[in-house]
Amino acid sequence: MRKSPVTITDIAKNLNISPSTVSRALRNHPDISTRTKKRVNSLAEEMDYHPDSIAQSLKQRRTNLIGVIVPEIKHNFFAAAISGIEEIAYKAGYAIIVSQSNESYDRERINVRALISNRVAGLLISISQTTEQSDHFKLLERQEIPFVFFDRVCEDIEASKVVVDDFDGAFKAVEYLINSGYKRIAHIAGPKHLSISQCRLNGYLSALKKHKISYDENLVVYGGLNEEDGVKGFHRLLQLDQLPDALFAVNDPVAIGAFEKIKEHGFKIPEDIALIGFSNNPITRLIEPSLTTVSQPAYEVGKRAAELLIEQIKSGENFIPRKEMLKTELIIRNST
Amino acid sequence: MRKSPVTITDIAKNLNISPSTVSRALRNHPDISTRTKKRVNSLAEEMDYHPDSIAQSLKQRRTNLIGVIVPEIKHNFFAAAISGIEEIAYKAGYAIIVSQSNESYDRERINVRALISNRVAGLLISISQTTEQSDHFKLLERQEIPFVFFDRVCEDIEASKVVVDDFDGAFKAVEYLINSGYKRIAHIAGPKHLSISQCRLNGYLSALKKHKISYDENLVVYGGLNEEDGVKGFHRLLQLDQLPDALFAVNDPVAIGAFEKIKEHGFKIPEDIALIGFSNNPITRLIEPSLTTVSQPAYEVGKRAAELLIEQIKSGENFIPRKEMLKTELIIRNST
DNA sequence: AATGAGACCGCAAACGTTTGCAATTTTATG
DNA sequence: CATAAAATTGCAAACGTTTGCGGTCTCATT
Repeated sequence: MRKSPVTITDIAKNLNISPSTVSRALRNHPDISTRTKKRVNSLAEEMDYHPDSIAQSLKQRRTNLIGVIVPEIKHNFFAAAISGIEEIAYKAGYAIIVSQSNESYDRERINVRALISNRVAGLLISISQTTEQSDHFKLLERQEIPFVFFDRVCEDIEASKVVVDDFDGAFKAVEYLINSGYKRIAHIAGPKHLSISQCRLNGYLSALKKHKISYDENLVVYGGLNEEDGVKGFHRLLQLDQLPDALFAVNDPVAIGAFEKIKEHGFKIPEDIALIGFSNNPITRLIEPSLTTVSQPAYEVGKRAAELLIEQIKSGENFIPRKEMLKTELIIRNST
Repeated sequence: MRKSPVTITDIAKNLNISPSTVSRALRNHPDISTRTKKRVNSLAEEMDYHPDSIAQSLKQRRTNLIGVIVPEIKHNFFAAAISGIEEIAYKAGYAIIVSQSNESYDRERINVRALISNRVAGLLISISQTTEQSDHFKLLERQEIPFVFFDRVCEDIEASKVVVDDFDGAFKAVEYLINSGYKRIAHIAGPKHLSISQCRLNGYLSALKKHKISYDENLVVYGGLNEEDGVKGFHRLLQLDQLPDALFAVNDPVAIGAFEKIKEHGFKIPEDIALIGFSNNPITRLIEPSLTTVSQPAYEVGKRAAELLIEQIKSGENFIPRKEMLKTELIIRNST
């Protein structure tokens, strides 16, 4: 059995005063004399006293914990977002509990429940690719636990949301392709029910429409969000009678999957086929040719989402959910 | 004020039984009749009851939390490690609290204290570049809180450690350069007091020694662990009368920093100068020329460290710390 | 010397659980 | 039917805090 940590009562006994006094002394309560405060503080230091957050939380019915649920921590975008979240949370005196859904709805559910049990002050959630229901979020609403979606948001739940302007990013990307003279522009899209996929697809369609390019449904293929999906997507495009002359991928990993296959098949980028990704992963700058992409401020998204959540936690029930959209920027490089 | 969550007492009142019975029913205690269990469980479900981990933790004097401290979550290696940690922790019924030191000793200290206050069951730590003291870890020892170092370990503390075989990895890398005929092999090293820097430097030196290549101290420059350090390091090597014909960098970011400068200065890789990194970041495979590097199983390091910690948590005080070394592998690509 | 005001401190209850033990009810046995 | 044994439940204390309220003590003021 581990030696139990020193408590406020230990200090009290040692000084022959009451635990209440110790508590107040440590929190610098005006009722306590300077002398007592000094004695308490120095003994606390000496005895390695650390306040028990657990007991405090129980008493005060609130914790200093913020729960975070992401599909995969490894994913560059989420790692950066978590970084931003931690930064803001730290400054506001919160610690973050991070869990990953591994793109599984079931696991996401379980994570939500676990975090509820841990009595988190609030949650930051980016939903999994397979999440098409929202009962677990309803649960949060019923329990009146503040939560904010970021990046991959759930449209049918009323809650604050922080996203990047996916539509505009996609639009700018495709418009740039059009203006550069490309005619047959393909799109490897993401899972249909994810809002980011939809927005980016819509951006693609709008840009075509604006420039009076007729929409060819064969040029849009659907898949997931990983490299392998880029590989598969490109293979499907290869079946076409006539190859597209440009390719807009739903995100960078997909673009890179396609990128490799394109090169493997001996096509030149951008001469034979131009390529644009989405996210501005660090890697896109370094590949050859460097990849044109849409920058998506992951770190900022995390920070902003955390700020919004903390604001909501502080303001209580009369908080009106907001949706924030961060700007994207087209980073033009050599793949177009 | 938020609606307070439903408690065991709420259920008890509703069913006209005692809280003790509810508690036992929920935990499937044999003393409770099947009928009562059913009634309790269904009502609990209906009322959205979620056990209060805080209260449980207080009572049982242990939490289901594992603290994690890393320099930076964004860093590819750490993101992957955290991913592995979460995976193992999840399976063992733990949640992880993640905090970053931002390479600051002070912040690392604060994080340790915060996690102690949160009464974590154990800690997983990778120390910051600026950490040269170890008083905060002594604190953990005194409080008998289990903790395990991973990757960046603290040598003067007796605790379990999970590292990769940095020495061997570096040795293999440099030996490969030697066997490929390179003569003037430079090394951009990391911070001197970090064990990973030391081990990799020693691997470099040993390989030279084995092959009777005399050690030229001008060929070793020291810096940090980021891209900019690779840039700076290469600039210092540029000052030399005679340029090295090969360069072994302490890690991939540093290698990439150098990589870019090398190309900028119009040198060819590997003709003018060969380059080897360390970590096998995903990016290294995709740059042109692809980077020879030493693979370092980040995900595995995280998993193994978590496993070790959980074992230690379970076995109590009579646990003997172990140091585990995971194998590295030389990934030969086109930069050599 | 009596009174009142401050300054300082302690009592006890509460937060939501768990758990040893005792109390009660049910069932089995003679 | 009586009794013992077994099955089921409740009581109360405890985990480490915080906090409203009341208590004691010291002093200055009449």
